[in-house]
Amino acid sequence: MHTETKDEMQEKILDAALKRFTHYGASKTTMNEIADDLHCSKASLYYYFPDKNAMHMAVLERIAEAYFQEMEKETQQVKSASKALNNIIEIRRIFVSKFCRLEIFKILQDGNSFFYAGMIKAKKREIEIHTEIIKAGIASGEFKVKHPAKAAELLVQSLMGLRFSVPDHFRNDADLNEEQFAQVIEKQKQLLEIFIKGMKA
Amino acid sequence: MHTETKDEMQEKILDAALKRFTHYGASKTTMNEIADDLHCSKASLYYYFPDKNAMHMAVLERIAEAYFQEMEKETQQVKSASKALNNIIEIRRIFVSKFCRLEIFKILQDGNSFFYAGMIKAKKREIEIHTEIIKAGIASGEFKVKHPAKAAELLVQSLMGLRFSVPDHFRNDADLNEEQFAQVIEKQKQLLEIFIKGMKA
DNA sequence: TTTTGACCTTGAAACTAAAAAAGTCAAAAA
DNA sequence: TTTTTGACTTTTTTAGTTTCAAGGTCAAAA
Repeated sequence: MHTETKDEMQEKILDAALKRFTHYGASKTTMNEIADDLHCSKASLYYYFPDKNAMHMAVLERIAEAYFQEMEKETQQVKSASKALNNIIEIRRIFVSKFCRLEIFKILQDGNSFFYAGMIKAKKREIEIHTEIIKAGIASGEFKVKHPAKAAELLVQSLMGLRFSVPDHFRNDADLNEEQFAQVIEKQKQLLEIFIKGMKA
Repeated sequence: MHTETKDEMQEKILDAALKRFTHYGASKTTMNEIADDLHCSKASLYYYFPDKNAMHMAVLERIAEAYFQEMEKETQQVKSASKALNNIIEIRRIFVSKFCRLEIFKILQDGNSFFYAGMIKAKKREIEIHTEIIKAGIASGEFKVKHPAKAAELLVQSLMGLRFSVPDHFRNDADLNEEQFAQVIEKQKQLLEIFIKGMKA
């Protein structure tokens, strides 16, 4: 490894880890495999990250950051709030289809409180983004909503819930195939449409 | 057992089974326990039901029938479609809080196709009931919807999905505590409100 | 300061034995 | 003839154990 800074090496490790994760799933990837990919020893990995979990979290935070940044770009200069909300669904669709293979929920081993806290935070941020858009919609006269934050929370939760209720499996931990995923997206768009009508009234 | 007909005895078995299920959960109930409650032998149970699974299904079908009948009563003589949809949420709330302890989803052992088919059927029936109410709402001029069946499907799936997306656990198989359950119901009512507004537009 | 081989520790499969529950049946009872 | 049952076999679950790969540590080397 001929990197200049500690940070650079951490980034390289995260790159290698993410590559493995998206190909084979995070739970099937070992520290040795990542080390081998980088032509370094496993012990080196532990010089940059305290443990496997911290590395997993770093990978997750990185992709989450890209996700939210793309979303927040959408909240800047909103021409139409309706359009912005639709775009958000599309952003989420692309994000999920890109990273679904890393089996994010298999990492959540028994009450990992860091992961849990991170998910809560992500949820909040997603709702905040929706709140901003709805507020913009109110400002432009597009929507008539009393409590934008409440409406945003409800919208996000309703859209998210469809991921579990639309597919006909009753083992809700299983992940979705292409067709099921497409159906969920379609239903999300339909719900958003009627939800928007509801916010206009 | 001094019952007159085979049917009566089957009913008694179903009564005893349901009692056990709601107290201790279906997965924790053995055929011997049910037999003991009835002061009969386990072999007798097998005279009336081919196997444990068939008995489970019979119990499920019975409570499902009561559930749907109460719902269908709501579709008769609808004064206000909005009110009817709200009442349905209340019916479901009471039903779930009454039967949540029987741990219905632990029965679904690996690909039980009968259970699966039953759930699909129940889902359809629930959507049909909502379709009827929405159609009534259209007839009375309360709603303006092009495809009542599609709207009903979307509404039911959206409401159902909240059960998974509102609680902050990410192990979505766990069942809900009192507070989480109350939050889900509250969110369902909020969503219904805005969904109704959307159908009026 | 960074890297590493050698080493230790842990946790999750893979097996196993024992226990419990499911399911069967010929004979008895009604 | 229909229903019930005790005694039985088979299947599933559970608890305990072994084993091994993967996680994690450290003193020495680069």
